Amino acid sequence: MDYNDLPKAYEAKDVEKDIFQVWEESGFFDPDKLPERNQNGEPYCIVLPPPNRTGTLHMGHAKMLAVEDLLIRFYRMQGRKTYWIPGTDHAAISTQVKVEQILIKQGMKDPRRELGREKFLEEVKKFAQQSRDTIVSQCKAMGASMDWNREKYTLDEDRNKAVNHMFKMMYEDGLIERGFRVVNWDPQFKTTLSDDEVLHKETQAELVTFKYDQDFPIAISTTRAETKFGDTAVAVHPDDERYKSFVGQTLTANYCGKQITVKIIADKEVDPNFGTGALGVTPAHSMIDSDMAERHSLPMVQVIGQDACMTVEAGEGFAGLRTIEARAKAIKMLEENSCLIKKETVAQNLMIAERGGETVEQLPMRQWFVRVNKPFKLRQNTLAKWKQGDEATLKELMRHTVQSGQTRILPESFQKIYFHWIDNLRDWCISRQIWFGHQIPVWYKENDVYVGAESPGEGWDRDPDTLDTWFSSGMWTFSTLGWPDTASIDEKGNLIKTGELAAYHPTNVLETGYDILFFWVARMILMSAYALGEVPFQDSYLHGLVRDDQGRKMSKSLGNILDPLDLIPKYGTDAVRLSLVMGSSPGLDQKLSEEKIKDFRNFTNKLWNISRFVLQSTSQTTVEEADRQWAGGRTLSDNWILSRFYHVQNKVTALIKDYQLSQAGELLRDFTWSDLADWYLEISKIEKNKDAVLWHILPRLLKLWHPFMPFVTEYIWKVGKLGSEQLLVSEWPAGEFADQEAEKTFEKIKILITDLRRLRSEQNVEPVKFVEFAVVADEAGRQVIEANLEVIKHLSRAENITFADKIDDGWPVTVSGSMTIGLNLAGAVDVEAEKIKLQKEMEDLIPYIESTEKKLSNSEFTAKAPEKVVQGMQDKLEEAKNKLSAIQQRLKTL
RNA sequence: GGACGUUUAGCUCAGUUGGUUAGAGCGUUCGAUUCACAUUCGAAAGGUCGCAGGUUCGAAUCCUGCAACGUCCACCA
Repeated sequence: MDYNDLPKAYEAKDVEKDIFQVWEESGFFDPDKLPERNQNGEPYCIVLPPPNRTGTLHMGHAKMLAVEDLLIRFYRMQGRKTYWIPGTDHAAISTQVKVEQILIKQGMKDPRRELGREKFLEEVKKFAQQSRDTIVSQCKAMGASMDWNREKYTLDEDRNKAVNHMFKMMYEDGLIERGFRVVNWDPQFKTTLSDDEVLHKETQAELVTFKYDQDFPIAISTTRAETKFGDTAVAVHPDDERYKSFVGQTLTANYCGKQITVKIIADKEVDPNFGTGALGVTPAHSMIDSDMAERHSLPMVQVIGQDACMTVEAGEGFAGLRTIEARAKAIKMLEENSCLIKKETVAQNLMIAERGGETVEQLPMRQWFVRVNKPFKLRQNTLAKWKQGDEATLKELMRHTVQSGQTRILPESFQKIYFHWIDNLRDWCISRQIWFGHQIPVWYKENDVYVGAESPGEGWDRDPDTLDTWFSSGMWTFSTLGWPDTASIDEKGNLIKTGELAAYHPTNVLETGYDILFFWVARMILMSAYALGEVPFQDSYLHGLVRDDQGRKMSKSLGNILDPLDLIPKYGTDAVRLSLVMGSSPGLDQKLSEEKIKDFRNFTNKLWNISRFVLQSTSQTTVEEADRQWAGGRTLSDNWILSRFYHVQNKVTALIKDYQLSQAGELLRDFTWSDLADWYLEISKIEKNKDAVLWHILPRLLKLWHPFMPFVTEYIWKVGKLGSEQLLVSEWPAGEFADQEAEKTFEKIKILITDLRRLRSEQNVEPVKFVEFAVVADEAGRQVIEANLEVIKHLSRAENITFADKIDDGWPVTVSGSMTIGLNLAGAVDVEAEKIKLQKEMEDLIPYIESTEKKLSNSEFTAKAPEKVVQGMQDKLEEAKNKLSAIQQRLKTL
């Protein structure tokens, strides 16, 4: 191929599809088809947080894919046996709600009733399939190197088997229990919700203070007068003198036409300073009250039904009213009966459903729960702390994994949030009254209950409910690795893993957004610790949310959504990926703008042109040949760039291992753009015989960039014929080459050239015809300058440079670089401007010198500070002093 | 109410056990440009590191208090 035919600009959209196809067809996304080097390597496994089948992927997903693909590609090149497990999530309620909304838009009134369970589910499945196809193609467009032939689905057969198995295990251990308890009820979608699916929205509410009837001795306050029909107690603080005499009594009252019986109880939870200090306890419609009722063995009276309307248990004339109507009516009646004492407006948090946004009611219902505080006998030795047969609770398991460091939550600040969540965790309601999901594997026949996937026989009816979507997601790290078939427990309680579970579990890292720490990360820890006795992943690395350029959440209503599918054809996948990885810190939200993506597009093009330059203007050589040559005849700049490169290479490797991806990328970019392109390539136009060094660096640089920008690097690798294998599976570069002397000396040359450029620019001496140097400090510096004279001329565009033996008082300009060089720039120079410039430099230098001298003369400082710091300061002080004297000398002559 | 996070140049953000004159990109201003790249190159300007104390030889970094913004949890009925 003639390299001169390569296009001037890298056009991502022309090449990405083909490159991805070659990758895919190579089979290297499949851990069992990797090259031998990887086959023999240590496994490295990430499970893809399965995207919900609710539509298309957004920027958050794109970020997740960019980060995980970066890690997978890095470790693949490091020789690990990489397995990135792809899959999607059925997302139970979200998907069902979405399909219902679509069907309603199409004209149906109540799709579920009109279609029936089977036909409705068909519609949902059809939608889920379409969504799945979109998701897969989007993942591929992002360059994600996972093997979709190994695709898993949270609702497929294998996962169903695992779910049923888990349910049965937990049921047998007494951890899953059916109970009649207060749950969160979404009247809109007619299903229960877990605590995490309920949001709180601040609203204005009317707080009324009243007595149940005129004869009742104690006044209470409420914002929900309609629930007071269900009161079975009035609670006061045990130390509250006002009510002490009532405690223990059982009183009756007529509340808005209904006879109620309330016991006066004392409970520490009651705040004596709020309102009247007495609290009407409604066990059926408040979790707090329900807990209190349990402590005091109070009866439960349900006055609100599943339709969010009053039941017959409410007062006469109330049954059938909506809660808001009933509330107004009750308050009016209290007013009429002179029972109302006070009305005030307070800020109150209303419970609303995460999906749908409707008000959530708390109702008592018969549901299935995972009990998190109940001790149970462990089936196996667990987490190096418990032995088979020991007792523990699920909460203890969840706490211990993180506390002991067996799984790390990164960044660490999220650990505190995790512990706090665990401390407040209640039993997890797992049954849902929706159709799309894993049906609960429980059968009923009159009062008998059977747990299992198959019907035990005639006359048994299966529970129609499904499981919370997070029940199946929680098992994702091991349900995808063949569990339960791949795990067993020996008689000593040791876990015996086989097959993929043995190879890949615990997985290495779970990478996801911090917004699902509780929903998912915590539940994975729970499930894995319970079922296997080990952690699901060594690290969980939480990334921040992607926001718009003003820091707002991306949303349809704001119209500020950036869609990866629009941006990829426009700027290239590599640019999109870079913009998501760079300039962001773990766990912190990140602002993204199209401008930023454009900047990274420019960088991909820069890398393209750097490579094109090397291919076109150096004699074609093989990498092996280059490696043989580059040891001979190197110049200062060669040693400098090689030393810099190896420094960057090793630093980047360490940073990626430490998840400091943004810093790794920035270091690489600075090296590539400034050191390599702006300095070294420019030098190569003057100093010849750079071929070997360039051919040494180029392939290694492409390797370092590959996890960040897989497409452009693979493409250059291919057109430059840089290796017989694909870059995808090439070996990550390693090695040492340090020449600190060269680095230091070259930095001085850089300063000198910068001085020349600045003079040209500021003094407008154009073109620079003649420059004289005098090395006043050391002869070595002079030799270096002489040796690099051509380079200095070229880069500073000074046409004629000669040496003087010493600085002449008559020179119009003197600049002191760090090599301590007098510089005489012939030509017209603005003396006044130069004076001002030098004055200012002096003003900066003098206080610095003074304070540094003071510091260095402080014996406490020199005794305690590291030697490296002291030495560095002394060197810099020396330099500054030399510079100062040069400036002073110069000012005298001006 | 409780907790967590953020606050560094006009903007977006680095700054890893406290240590050499606080960095980068974008933007701005000035200048260059047949020579890989205008998706380019060079130079300059721009910061009392949110505020107030404290610890230390030394603080953007550690401690205390305060403020602003943001997020999560709880739900006082």
